[in-house]
Amino acid sequence: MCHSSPTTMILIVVVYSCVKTGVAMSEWTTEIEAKWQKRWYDAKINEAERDSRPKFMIIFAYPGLTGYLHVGHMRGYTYVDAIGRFMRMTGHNVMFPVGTHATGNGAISLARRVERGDQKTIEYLKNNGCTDEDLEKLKEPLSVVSFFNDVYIQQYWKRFGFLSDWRRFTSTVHPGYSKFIQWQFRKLHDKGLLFQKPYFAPACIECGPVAVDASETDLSKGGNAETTEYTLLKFKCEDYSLVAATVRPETVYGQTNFWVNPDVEYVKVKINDEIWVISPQSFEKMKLQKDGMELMGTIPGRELIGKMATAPVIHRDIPVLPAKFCKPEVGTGLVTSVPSDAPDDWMSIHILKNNDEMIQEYGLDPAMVKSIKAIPIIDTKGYGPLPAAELIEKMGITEAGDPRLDEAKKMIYKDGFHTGVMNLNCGPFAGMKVEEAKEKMKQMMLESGEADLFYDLSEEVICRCGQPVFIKKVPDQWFIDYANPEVTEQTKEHCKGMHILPADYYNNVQGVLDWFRERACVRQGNWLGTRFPYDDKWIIEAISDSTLYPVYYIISKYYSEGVIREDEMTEEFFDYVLLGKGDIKTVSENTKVDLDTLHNIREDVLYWYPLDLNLGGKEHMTVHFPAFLMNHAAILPKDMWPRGIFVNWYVTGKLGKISKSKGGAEPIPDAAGKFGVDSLRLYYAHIAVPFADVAWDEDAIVTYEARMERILRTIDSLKELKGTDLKDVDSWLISRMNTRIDTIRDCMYEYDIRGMANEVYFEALNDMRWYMRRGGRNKKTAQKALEIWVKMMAPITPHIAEEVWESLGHEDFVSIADYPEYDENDSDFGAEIAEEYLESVIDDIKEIMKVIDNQNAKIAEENPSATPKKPGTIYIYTTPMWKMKIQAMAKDMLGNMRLPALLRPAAVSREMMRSGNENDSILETAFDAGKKAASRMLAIPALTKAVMANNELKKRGKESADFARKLAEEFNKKSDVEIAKATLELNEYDYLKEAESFLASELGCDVKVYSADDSDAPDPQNKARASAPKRPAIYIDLV
RNA sequence: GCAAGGGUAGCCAAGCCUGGCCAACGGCGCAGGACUUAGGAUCCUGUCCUUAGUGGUCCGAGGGUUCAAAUCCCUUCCCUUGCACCA
Repeated sequence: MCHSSPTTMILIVVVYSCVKTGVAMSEWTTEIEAKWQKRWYDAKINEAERDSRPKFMIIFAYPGLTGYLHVGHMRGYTYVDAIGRFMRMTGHNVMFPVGTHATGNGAISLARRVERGDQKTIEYLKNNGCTDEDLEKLKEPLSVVSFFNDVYIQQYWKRFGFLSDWRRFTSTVHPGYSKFIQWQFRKLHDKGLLFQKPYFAPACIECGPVAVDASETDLSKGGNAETTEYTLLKFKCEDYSLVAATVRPETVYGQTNFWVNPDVEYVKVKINDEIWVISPQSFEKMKLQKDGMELMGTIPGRELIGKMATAPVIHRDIPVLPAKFCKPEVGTGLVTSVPSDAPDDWMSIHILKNNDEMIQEYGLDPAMVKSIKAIPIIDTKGYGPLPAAELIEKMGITEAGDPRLDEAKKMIYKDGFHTGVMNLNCGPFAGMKVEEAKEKMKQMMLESGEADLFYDLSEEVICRCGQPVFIKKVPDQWFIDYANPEVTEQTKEHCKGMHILPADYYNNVQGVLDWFRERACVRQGNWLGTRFPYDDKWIIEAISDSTLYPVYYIISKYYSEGVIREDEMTEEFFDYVLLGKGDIKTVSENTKVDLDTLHNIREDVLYWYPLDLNLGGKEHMTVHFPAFLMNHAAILPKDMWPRGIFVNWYVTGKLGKISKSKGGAEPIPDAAGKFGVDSLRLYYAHIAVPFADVAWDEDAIVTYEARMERILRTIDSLKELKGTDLKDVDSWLISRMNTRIDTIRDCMYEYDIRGMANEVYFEALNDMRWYMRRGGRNKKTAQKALEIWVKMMAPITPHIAEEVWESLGHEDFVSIADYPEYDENDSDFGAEIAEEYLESVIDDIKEIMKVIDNQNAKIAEENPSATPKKPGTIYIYTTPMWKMKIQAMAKDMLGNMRLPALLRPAAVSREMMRSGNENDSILETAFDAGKKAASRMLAIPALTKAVMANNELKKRGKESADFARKLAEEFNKKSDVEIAKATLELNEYDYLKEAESFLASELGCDVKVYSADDSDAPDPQNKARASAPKRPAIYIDLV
């Protein structure tokens, strides 16, 4: 409890008398958390060693080490621990290892920020509990790694009571891990899955390669920039080429003129045997992408104006005209003009045509200028032949500098790209879709030498060091070939048999794998990680070194316990233990690893692998998971490919995603102390399905905390029961719990933690309370139910479960007890139906009472002095025998008629729709059969006939027939033979009679139960007539 | 742009795959009552409209399939998320 006043303290003393006295909830939980964690770890129940049990290996995708984690991260981790605990309790030998991903520049960047005393960073670290002493250490990247490794383990995972095997902990910068990664890359290389080709990547002039992404770990500005590919178009003009950059190469057929900014001093650059004219800014960038560029001199833009240049593809001479919208920092600072589809071009021509002064100033031929006419080239849906002109008019733009021109440009580009078709002016491309023509025309021009390519960032990007970031050519970049068709196919096929959650992702992963293509896998520069085995200058990139690693957890134990050293972890070593390659004696001689160890590791690998479940956040769906799957498929034998993937969504802040670097949520240890770990675990498990984001809301956690308290109080009350009588409600409770066990096991088979939590912490709690409310007082029943319940809780709220378990007199851990199992003998469907029946009777009575209240209110409105009528005695009349008889007949007739699902008309017609073949004869037959069967279901005449054949019932005439019809209708709506049977077996009169006093206390007035067959029963309003099976008639006598 | 997900009563959130015990689990909030000196504690009850336990309307909007639709199909509006050298 976060707000414990002195009085609440007193209450708690009373409430927790059986568990713990004298402390507030949060103090109490903190105390028991530490206590049980110590006991678990001392007893090593978390440690995983090979044995004869079936194994279960589960991990979460290890977190990147870039600082403190926040409460959101614990969501997925908690799922993993809870699933692991459940599996452990259902007879599995569970391995749940953890690690951290330190590859990358997160630690480096953090260390640098600490070193230079960055205020925001220091503040953030201190808010998370970092001391001044710690800060000193954090100036060195590897210390950052070890510092946070410790924080993650001690403050997060152990704090949450995870039964992780700590001996297996590894970090990606551990030497043993590096050895493993190098082995992995040698295997990829052997399989021909590594290759080199030039690559264009963002790089700082000073620091080398940097990552441009929104989190801006490498950057001080421009994290949202995107790489744009420009097609460079060369326009022959005298002895040089004017080079324009465009993102719309498909528009070359519409070129009418060329734009030059008169105020820019352009440069002449020699490249191969051509001379290009471009802006100086673009030259700086281009140098990084093209070899052998040489500055020859400069040329003022003004000087170019009025010349003629030969446009590519169309080979027409077009005039060079002045335009101020050509910015030297964008593209090449030179622009080709396509007024049909480019609003800027249209506007500038329009203005120039009407500005004689300007024409004169630049010495242009007025006739030539005025003769320029836009050439329609693309038919775009919703536009005429000249989209630019059309949109400008529609938007009412009249000036060259109008910012809406940009908006117009984007609109036309977007619409043109998706809906446009090249028209007859476009030579061989006429009739082709823009999407297609764009690529084809670009290729054509590249081949003919009329065009080239140039990459640029969409906005200014500045490195952390202050230098600009440009796109730089990396000539010998290594890639992993994830597009490899064979591996892709194998992986896709394997996924079909995997347990992938959510189901959407199960389907989508097929598409993701198709889409997954070559991926740059090494980088240079400031970076922690493993050296690339084939070339030391490269370091393996962060996604690529975290794909096969789960298998390394099996080995990491031997490494961290010093049984093997990194120099012994050779290619031969891994080949043997992971692939079974080679002869154990030879391997032992060569590696110096002793035979036993080699044998043990190999056996461990065979035992533990494949991985049963890999859980990760949704960001992994298109990044980590496909790589994880494909590396397994590429390197390991088929029987070691993973079995399951679980994708979880996020915990967001109220204003958006909680960010690791920006903070926004309270530190994990603080939350744990404030609410209690088990309350938090329950919160994660139950707040929503794992496949939806939830907003972090402390109020919500408080309610889960309150629920835990309520459960504890209920447990205390149950423990106090001393009775020996057995009532109906006793077998009801046991049966109920038994049903819950069944449901929970079904849930957990699908890793449905929320479903499980709902049963245990909500439904079962209601059962316990109902039991006591109904007068259940039996000590044995209570004890049995309690033991089941506490075991049920152990996966999600283990600390409290242990504490209660101990208070029940157990000396072992509930964490390794057997999870409750469904027991046929405990099942009492009749008892469950009976209690349901009782509840529905109460509901009906309350419904009537509500109506009475409403009526009283109405009367009071009209006549304030009237005395409101109050329920005096409630009369209940249970169904007469003859109706039961009809019910029995209906059950017999209809019970066996339940259609198999496939024959139901709706199912069949849906099948027909899906197959798209309405003539499918099999389906048609099924459809007919379904129809026929359905008509049989509505067997009203049949039932009526049967009823009338019975003399006794026939005597009642219409009354019997009416009831038969009603019943048949009812049955057709919701026929369940089991329920019908149980209903018939229930003696309603006896049952309600016994519950009379309970009903009276529930409803607050006298209750009298009669049978409708009892002719002596008082029935002033003749209600008894209306009674039916499971629906007794009710009369409330008002006083 | 590409790919995916979602819109459910005041709010949060189940259900949807496998149509029918769905006026729609549960929680919060709110209202009333009980217990109390008091309560932000706890326990009961209620919480779409109407109504002696019935009926009506309802699951973003509009169509359709079906004996039957929150659930299946189509159209449409709105929102969210991921997108590669970033972990």
